[in-house]
Amino acid sequence: MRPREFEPEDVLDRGMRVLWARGYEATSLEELLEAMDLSKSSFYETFGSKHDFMLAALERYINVVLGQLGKDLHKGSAREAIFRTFDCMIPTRDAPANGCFMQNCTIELAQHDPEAREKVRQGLKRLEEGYSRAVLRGQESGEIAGKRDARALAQYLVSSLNGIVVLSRAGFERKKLLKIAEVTLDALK
Amino acid sequence: MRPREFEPEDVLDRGMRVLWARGYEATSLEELLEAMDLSKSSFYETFGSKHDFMLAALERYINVVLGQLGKDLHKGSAREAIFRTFDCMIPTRDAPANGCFMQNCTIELAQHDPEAREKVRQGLKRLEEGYSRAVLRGQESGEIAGKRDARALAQYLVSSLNGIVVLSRAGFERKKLLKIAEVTLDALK
DNA sequence: CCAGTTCTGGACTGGTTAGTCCATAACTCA
DNA sequence: TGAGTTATGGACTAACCAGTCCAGAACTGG
Repeated sequence: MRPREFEPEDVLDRGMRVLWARGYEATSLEELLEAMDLSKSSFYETFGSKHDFMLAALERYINVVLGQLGKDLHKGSAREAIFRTFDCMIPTRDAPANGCFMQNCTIELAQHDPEAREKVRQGLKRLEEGYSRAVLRGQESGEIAGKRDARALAQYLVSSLNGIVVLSRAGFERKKLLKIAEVTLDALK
Repeated sequence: MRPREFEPEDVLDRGMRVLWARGYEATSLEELLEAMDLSKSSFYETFGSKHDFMLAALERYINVVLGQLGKDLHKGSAREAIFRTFDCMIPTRDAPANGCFMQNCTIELAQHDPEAREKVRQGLKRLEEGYSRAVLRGQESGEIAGKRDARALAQYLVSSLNGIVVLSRAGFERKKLLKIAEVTLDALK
């Protein structure tokens, strides 16, 4: 058996970044293949179709990027950890504003693509659970007001993060976005 | 001179709704023409190109939809007025979740389309100014804590609104979104 | 009713799209 | 080394894309 000349995860990552930056519909297969350095045959053999590739990329994004975000939520003080999740989605001079791939998929696809919608919902649920645990941790330590529903606060945080990410795509400056994150976090106590 | 057989604003509205629901890239000219009940010639004669049409639709959305939002911000108590702007972007059973056309354009186009980005920035600025005035009004009446920067709070509200709209596109229930709006508003005082 | 103007439907184009298919190169294992 | 298997490159297709163009219909003003 002849071995593959590429790493599936590697090409998936590279293709994901293109969809992330340019959007699903706006990205042609040709652009995708060039970025992935892959032949058409290998692409279809490995991923099935452009649509299936997008779903695979979305799943990987949720597992890798949001998975990391979830892990980071357990380190240090709860408030600081939550702030860090906001901070890392806010672009810096070196890392330009790509926003959040899952959010892009939500806007572009979730409404008329049931499979994409389902993945997005799973991703949001996972994000919410991460925040929920962090909020509970903060309530135990007294950093966050204990009388409020942790679930509601977690959903508020998911929503707020999405808002900031939208504005980052619109070109808002880092400083303004950090200020918004501060106001958002202030609401917890 | 033979008169037009359509109202430019009317067909603009109808076409906008299609772009709003399905996205710019995903909508073919054919779909657009069918929804607008217009011939290709009339479309190109009136709007120039698909891209120019999108810009016109975006401008109209900002003027009409966001303009109305801005007006509503001046009625009644400041907090209630702000809450109403959130409420009216949250889908009901009768009005399904189309989100915000300007947000869709932000995600899909702002990054690589300078003209769309410019319009989006103008729209966001206008929204921010509306909220800023409402916040100042609320601070004068004591509904909103007076010590905080009205501009920062206004940007926080713009961001929060966008977050809620993203989640509405993901299919979040009205009840949950209203709860998030409440938590958001609580942060003002 | 007619001249002049403008709107409209539809044919047409050149380019691009996602996706298929196959001959052949490349590799493994015995 | 050679048989067997799999990956690969690239030609190919049919559909669709935005956009152009023009002949003729439809209307106005005189």
